[in-house]
Amino acid sequence: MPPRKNQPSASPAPAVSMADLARELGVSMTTISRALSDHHSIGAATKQRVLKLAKKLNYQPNHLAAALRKGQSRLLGVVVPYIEGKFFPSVIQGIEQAASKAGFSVIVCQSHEDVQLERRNVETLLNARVAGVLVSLARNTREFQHFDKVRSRGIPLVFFDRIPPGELVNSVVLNDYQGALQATSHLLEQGCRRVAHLAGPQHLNIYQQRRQGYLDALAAHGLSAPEELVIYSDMAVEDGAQAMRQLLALPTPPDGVFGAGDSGILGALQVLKRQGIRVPQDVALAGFSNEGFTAITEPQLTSVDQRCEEMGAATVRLFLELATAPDAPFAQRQVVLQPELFVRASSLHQTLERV
Amino acid sequence: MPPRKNQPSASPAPAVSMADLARELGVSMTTISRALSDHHSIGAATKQRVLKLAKKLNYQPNHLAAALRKGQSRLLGVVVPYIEGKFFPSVIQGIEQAASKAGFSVIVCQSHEDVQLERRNVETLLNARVAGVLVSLARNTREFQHFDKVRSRGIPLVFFDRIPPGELVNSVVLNDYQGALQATSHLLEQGCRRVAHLAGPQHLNIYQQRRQGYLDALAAHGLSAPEELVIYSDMAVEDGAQAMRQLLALPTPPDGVFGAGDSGILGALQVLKRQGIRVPQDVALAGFSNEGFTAITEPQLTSVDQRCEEMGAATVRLFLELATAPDAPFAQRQVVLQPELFVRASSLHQTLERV
DNA sequence: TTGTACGCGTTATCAG
DNA sequence: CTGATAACGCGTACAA
Repeated sequence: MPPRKNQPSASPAPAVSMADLARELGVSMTTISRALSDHHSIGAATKQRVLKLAKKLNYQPNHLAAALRKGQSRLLGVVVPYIEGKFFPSVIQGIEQAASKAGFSVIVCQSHEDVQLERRNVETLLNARVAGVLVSLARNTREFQHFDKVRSRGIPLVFFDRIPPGELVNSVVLNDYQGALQATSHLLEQGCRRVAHLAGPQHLNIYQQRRQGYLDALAAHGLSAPEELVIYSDMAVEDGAQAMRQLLALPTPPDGVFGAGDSGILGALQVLKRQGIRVPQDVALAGFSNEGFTAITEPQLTSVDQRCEEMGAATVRLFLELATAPDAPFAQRQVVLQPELFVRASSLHQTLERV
Repeated sequence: MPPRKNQPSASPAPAVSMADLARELGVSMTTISRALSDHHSIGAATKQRVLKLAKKLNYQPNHLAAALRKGQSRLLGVVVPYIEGKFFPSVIQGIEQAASKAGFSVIVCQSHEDVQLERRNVETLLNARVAGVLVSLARNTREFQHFDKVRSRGIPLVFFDRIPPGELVNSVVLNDYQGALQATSHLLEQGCRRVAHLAGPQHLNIYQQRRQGYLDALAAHGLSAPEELVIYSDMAVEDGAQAMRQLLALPTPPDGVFGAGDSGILGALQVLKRQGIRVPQDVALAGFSNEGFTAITEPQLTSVDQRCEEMGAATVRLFLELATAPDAPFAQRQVVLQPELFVRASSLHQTLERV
């Protein structure tokens, strides 16, 4: 018995192509193509015949070939810093939904907060001839040449949430300023008189905006923010804890804290509870992002919701506009979403005081 | 008025192709191709010349064309029920990392727990000529014909976590039984004598396994589980709360609870605290999934970690094996990952009693 | 309304 | 070792 190395037992199973349909029906491929793409120059009868056979043979278009021909695919490239936590998965969720509704699939790449990787991701997407590139910048991205290639190939480029500062780009962002303004105002209206701020890295525009919203809310209430009440960090849990300790060591500690991120506020909360300081009676808290855990802590945390799904949907909508608009490269559009403040126990002075 | 450098529509900026390199160097495209793909039949000198020019002109290969020619792309299709929460993002994270290391990009599709959508997703991926399909089933998927097309095209198909029951498929799963066994044994070793179980829907194999692990752990300690100590639900937070109330109403309430999911255990914890019952002194708790919030609750929750990233990595590894193995369609491989118990305060009797 | 022929960028086969 | 040539599947001027 001869040893069989290449056994053909599993038929390589051919995908049925337009040529197959053409041969079967005795017409040209052009006719097939027109019937399938609903072209106007086609007889109604012929069209029906083609469509019928296509269904019968379960014809599936080869997107690759079409993409090669037309120079681009029905793929949307997305670059995000990471996909853990709540924010980016939710945004991607929104992107995915809107994209698939418009007939696009989505490729997701992570930059892991690394410009190098971000650069490579963009290359990868261009090589895949994506129809559009949707980006949220890595934390340490300071120069943006790698995106010029995208634009110069005429591929729609939309930034969301983390956008290049001061650049004229297509972008979808949350009104971080407004969110911070709301949150801080809320704290003041609850009776806080010394509100501190846990600020994030100021080279990221979102953290700039949040800080400014905080400052302006104070100003609107006739208050100014002493230097020592604004503490800068990367907003991790431990950063927030550290910041809170620092604030408590002040001659006059704050009676309210607005954090530019929920993790930082969580750290602050832990420190406060550990030291027996009551929340919200002694110190009220409000954060940013409306992370899942804000509804789990005790007390639950007031936070600004970022409308994640909507941001994703808006990003895709903007892409679609650019993809169809003839002057796409010239019009740089900005979309600004309004945040929503979720008020929970950590900032409700009166209510909790009654308990 | 600044000079405008970026005028994409004016200069649609063609990507440089192999033909360009060939023309420039006065050699044939074949030579270019060989130089770039590190073929053996190529002069070292020629190769260097080609590579140098490629760098200089910033040549980027057109994956689409290569894919068309070879019949498949360097894309990996992933179908998951959803991408919210912790589990699937983490698994995708693992997939992404392993995939990109092997030179593959990832397309993520969501089935939204709907077979119809799952079917369409699979079609989409096949149309994109992906190199492999990685699937975690929708909750209500009971028949699996749509996956036959994948196999019959000779495309590697790997299921992870949610796999078809009783089918012979390539799969990567967690040893849920082992995890439940560990968690329950741990509670018993901490001194619990009446351990209850919050069980999940029993038509899902993972919840069956977890229940069985619980039962066997009891048996191994010479205990049997009274009917009333096992409560079935969908394991949402409120389900867990309801179940806990039910358990507390028993003539002899439990002194430990193992939940088949962290959300359920969270609900239980909230009820216990509200009723002034101490955790872990009066009732010890252990959950499953090691969700992010387990480190945030007070006390922190003991939980079984599902090795999410590793599951993703293992899934890709299995795909790579199948992609290279000649007998791929015939060998159906199963990979079983060992879970890891993260012990936290909610189950540490002695330690906390000292405090 | 339909068919012919070519090109998208790459790889595989065969000749030299 | 190198080169010419033919596919891969589809879209689209151009001709009929």
